[in-house]
Amino acid sequence: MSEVDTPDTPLRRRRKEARPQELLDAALALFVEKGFAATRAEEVALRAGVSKGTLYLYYPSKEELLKAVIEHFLSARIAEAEAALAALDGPVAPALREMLAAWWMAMYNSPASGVFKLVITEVRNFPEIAEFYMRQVVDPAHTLLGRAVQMGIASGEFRAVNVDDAVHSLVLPLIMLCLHQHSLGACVADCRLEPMRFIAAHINLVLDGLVQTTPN
Amino acid sequence: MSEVDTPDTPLRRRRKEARPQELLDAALALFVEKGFAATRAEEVALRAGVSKGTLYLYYPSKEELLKAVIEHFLSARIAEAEAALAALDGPVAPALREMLAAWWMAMYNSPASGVFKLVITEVRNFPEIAEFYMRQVVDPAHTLLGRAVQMGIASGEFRAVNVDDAVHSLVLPLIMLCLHQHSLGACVADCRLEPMRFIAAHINLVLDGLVQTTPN
DNA sequence: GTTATATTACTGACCAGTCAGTCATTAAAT
DNA sequence: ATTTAATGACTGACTGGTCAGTAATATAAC
Repeated sequence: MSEVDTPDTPLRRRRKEARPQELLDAALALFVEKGFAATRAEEVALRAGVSKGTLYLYYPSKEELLKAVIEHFLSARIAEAEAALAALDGPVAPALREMLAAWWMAMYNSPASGVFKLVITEVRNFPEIAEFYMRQVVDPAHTLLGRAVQMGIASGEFRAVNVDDAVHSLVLPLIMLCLHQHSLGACVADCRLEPMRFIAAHINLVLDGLVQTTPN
Repeated sequence: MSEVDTPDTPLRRRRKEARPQELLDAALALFVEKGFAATRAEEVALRAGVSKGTLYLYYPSKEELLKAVIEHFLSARIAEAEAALAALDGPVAPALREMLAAWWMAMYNSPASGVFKLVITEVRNFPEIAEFYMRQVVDPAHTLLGRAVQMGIASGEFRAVNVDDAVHSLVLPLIMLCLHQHSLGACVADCRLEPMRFIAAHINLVLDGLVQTTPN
């Protein structure tokens, strides 16, 4: 009938294009689950459907694979976040509510959410990751959010709190939520934490804490 | 010739009482820094000033040592937290501000702060830790804080927000702060994060977000 | 001198990385 | 259209090294 797919089972297929992505997906899942040191290179290969030798055809070492995973899964999301936050005008609070909630819900529901755990657990063994992560993720994200909060203060919408602290109050729980998903949350159920509800509730709570209160 | 060198320095001392604590201290530091799998048992022993064999005299396996570390460094702080939070009466907000700030500043400035990273990174490889941590730490702490927030709502001091979400908004950044100290924070300086200032600022911000606002 | 505590030397298992060889695929030649 | 040659993606057994745990030995304390 069709020549598209081969009904007989080719045990060995040449798929040069697809391999890197598949290896990165497999590596992310395993590194996040078991940690870098406890994951065998062959496990990654098998999960990606290739042999160990093939892995080393695409990445020169296990360590380089780790760096590739972190860079790959972060860079995709960074662009997203920058685009979303750069176009901010008018009243700050409603826009922040909307955008932050949407971005973090998408992040939470993506395998990329595991990268946070990966960075936290592996930076100290691979300090180059720290530099990369700081420059590519922390600095841009913090700067953008800081600018938003600053705008809110300037317009009188927000109280004159410390901007850096406010940004951290806003963002750290959302990162923590992603960490939890891939650590404790993967082991035990916690009926008190409903991720989607919490994301919305937390953003509201902090923004409410930021708004100018009429003294009473 | 025979008595020339240090007669009163026994190279080999019997200190049965002190060894366990010293081994736990060493293990905590190394497990937090390098991760459990990447830390060699002999490193722990050497850091504690003993040989590898001695380590196995006190702990039957590396895995049991890990569990002992987590249980030891948590149980000390749990009692503290429970005592502090149990005796709550009168207006909730000022007492919470006081107690939370004090407890978390002490935690941050103690080696025990590393246990959070240890739990996050190792639960998935050792699920018994999850059960222990949930029962001994998460549940009691969450219940106590939840009760405090509930009291605030009942007395009209706080708005009627979701209690569980509020507790998470309050606590997750403080845990995240401890994680940061032992991961990224140990690699690069970040002038935008001043831990002691942030602890106070965050607690204030969230509590301000919780208080009843006069509609304007 | 006897026991409890500590050290050193050892072993077996495991794993990152390599390499000689295999076979799917493509392209040239007929 | 079919055969033949060339390519390079892919494989898996192998190696060198590491490390958790143990057993034999030594020394401090009483």
